[in-house]
Amino acid sequence: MNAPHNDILPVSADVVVFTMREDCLSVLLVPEGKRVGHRWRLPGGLIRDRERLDRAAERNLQRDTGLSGVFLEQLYTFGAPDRVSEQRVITVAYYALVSALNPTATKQMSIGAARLFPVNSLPVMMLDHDAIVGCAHRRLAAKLEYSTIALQFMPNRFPLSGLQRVYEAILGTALDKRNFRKRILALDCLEETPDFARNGRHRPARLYRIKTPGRVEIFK
Amino acid sequence: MNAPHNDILPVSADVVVFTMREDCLSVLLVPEGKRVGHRWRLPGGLIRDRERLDRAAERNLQRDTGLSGVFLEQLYTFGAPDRVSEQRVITVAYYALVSALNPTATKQMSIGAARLFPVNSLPVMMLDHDAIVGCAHRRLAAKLEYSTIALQFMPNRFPLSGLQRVYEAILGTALDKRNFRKRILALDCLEETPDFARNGRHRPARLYRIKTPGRVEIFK
DNA sequence: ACAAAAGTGTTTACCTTACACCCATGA
DNA sequence: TCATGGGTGTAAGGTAAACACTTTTGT
Repeated sequence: MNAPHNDILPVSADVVVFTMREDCLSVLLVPEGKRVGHRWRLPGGLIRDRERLDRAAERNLQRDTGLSGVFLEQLYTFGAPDRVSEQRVITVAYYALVSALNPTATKQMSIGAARLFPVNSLPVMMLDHDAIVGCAHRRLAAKLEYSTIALQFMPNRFPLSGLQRVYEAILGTALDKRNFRKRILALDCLEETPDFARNGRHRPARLYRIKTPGRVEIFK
Repeated sequence: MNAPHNDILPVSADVVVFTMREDCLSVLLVPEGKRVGHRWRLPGGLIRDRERLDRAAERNLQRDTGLSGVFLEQLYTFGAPDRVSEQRVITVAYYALVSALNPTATKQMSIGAARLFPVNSLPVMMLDHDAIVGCAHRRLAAKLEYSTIALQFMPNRFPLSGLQRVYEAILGTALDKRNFRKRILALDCLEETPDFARNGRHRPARLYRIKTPGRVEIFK
């Protein structure tokens, strides 16, 4: 058996921050170093002695990206010892969802060195962070089927076609407009607002609002 | 910020071992101490320096209960700092499924101090181990709906009614016999054997075999 | 007028549920 | 012969999928 001092390990809480940018599911990454040609990594860092895991994720996310108050859920714990050649780190991975047009979040995100990358063209990343992003993406896609988690990406008021583009970006497939609207409205989690989005040279879109914002419903 | 030496922590891998005993979903626990009136705990222990998480779970499970070679899957990572008053431990929880009539497992389990408890009448347990068992039970019940995970509880050959009792024990509800059989056979993961179980004073039951043992199929 | 996205129903196929009686055996 | 669990089919309801045209606006 190993000596006791070998049985304490550095544990980090890292966060896969998803948001929508230009109808593309994107991930927020921070540079690993300051030189050109550096790799990128997930925001996150070591868990402190008496700190809750989710608090550690929040704190490190805030430090690395300025983000706070976002939807956060534990994903999986990664700990293959070959993750680092020098020193093994166990990573408790979380994922976060950020509303596309959240001005607070946008301002926070634009402060530091963090950058958004489309999930389909990620840069070279530290360690197994690419595998963590893939795992988070699969979890997110699975949750679309049986929860209202996608609403976390939406601003206060939005057209149904916007929500449909979120679903399509995450799933990577096109959806039927009529069936999508029926399905979403049947969940009874949205309500009409009196307002319309008048964007381009086409019919304005009815804006909807989430009935209970902040609550992610699980069904089935 | 804390000093670096505060940012390394003991991490344990603990395992919720489920098995069926007398048509009852049961959990394998080990005594926390040797005195009467002791609490019980999940089998598990500290992760070593360069050890894979799942290997640590396997190793500690084997040490505490003698079990090895079982179905093992990561559940969740628990780490509220109030879990221990003295020293905080992060627990990467796993769950394992053991075939009821597995003679090797039965022999292994009967060696040590580990004991089986029905999931509905658990003893007083260490720390938050009761919450971990509850979490594992919910995960297991959810997985019944979209995977063949329940087959992990079955011996080489078994009647369909035996599998139905497993489903009913995990879900805590009675199921319709005809619908259950249709649904399971439609999965196309079982095949008839030529043999029958002649138990009591009633018609013998056809025995079935898993087409691809060891493989848990995810559908939908 | 036309380009561009919004909005709207019906039909079909499939899957899920409810439900009751006969069969084979051991005692 | 009887008690016990094994084994079987159908009808109804609900959910999911396919599918095309009209509306409203800006240019």
